[in-house]
Amino acid sequence: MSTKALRKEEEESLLRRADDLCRQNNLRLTPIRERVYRELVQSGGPVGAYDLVDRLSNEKKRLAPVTIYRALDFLRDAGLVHRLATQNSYVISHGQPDVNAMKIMFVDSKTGETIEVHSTEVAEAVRKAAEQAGFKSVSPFMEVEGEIAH
Amino acid sequence: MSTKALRKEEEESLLRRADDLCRQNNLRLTPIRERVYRELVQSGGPVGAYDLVDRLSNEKKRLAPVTIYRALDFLRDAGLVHRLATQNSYVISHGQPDVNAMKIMFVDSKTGETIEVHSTEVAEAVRKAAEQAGFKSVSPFMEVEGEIAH
DNA sequence: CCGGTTTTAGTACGTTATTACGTAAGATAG
DNA sequence: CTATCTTACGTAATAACGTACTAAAACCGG
Repeated sequence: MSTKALRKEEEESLLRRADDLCRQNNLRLTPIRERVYRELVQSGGPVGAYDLVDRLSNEKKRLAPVTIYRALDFLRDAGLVHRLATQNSYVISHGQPDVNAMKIMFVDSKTGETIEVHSTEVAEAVRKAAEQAGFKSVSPFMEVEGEIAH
Repeated sequence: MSTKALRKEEEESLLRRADDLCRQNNLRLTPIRERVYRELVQSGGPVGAYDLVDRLSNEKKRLAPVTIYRALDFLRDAGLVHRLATQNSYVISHGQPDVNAMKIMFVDSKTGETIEVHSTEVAEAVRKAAEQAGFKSVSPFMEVEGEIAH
């Protein structure tokens, strides 16, 4: 089976999962929202909001930035997409919602490539550090810059 | 001793430390750079670049954003200041440079307050997770959003 | 003092994100 | 069905954040 086919299957799987998630939570995955999500899935990595504007626009219709930002806000609230603050870009959230794990997004400082890893060990260590510092209810998501080992 | 006096002492201590660090590394803590650093110290928390522009400007002279950004770049390179990507703001770096520790900046999602914690345990757990994912030379700095336990 | 480097300065510009306001489409109660 | 309420989308303008480029002044080693 070709890589392309694999990605196509994975793509559809992600879209079905997103659809199910929205249905279960009474959220509406409208055409624009789905197109934004699909574009992020297909890109295979982080994409900037204005880049999404370009990709989802055509000669007939040019989308406004705010349209994209609204879709991104929705997808983020639904937990389908993460914002990479260090990159000013957006990327799909892989992985099933494991409440106890920290979702670490490793970001290659040079290429911008990302790899998402879930770790309960990191979650536990961070929770402990937070407790010492008087912090609570820590976000289950963090970004770490580094370099892909090629 | 009053809180104010304590902070004043701490302030001077941080400035001396910054001064020493620059002297030792042949870096020049010029007036603008020192004013930016001092402002960050006095604020006691993260401050945006344009906020710094306002605070360090007066009727006679209005600084350009680029002036502040240059000073911030210098201070960041020197390790005296961190950029909080999630907040688009800048905050002084506490603590001594322990190579093995992860510098975690806990950011209160509501107030923007920050607490810096160094943890070798988190560093180790992250390093392990990175290794699994094929990552290396991970940044010793990360941001975690949460809430201060009051 | 000279010549190279670093620092400051200023304008303009590019990129990212939000606000404000109006309209349309969908759900819901009467 | 229709009046109403909510949610989503369209449009325009603007705010907020950051950089490129150019030029002049300050610093420093020889």
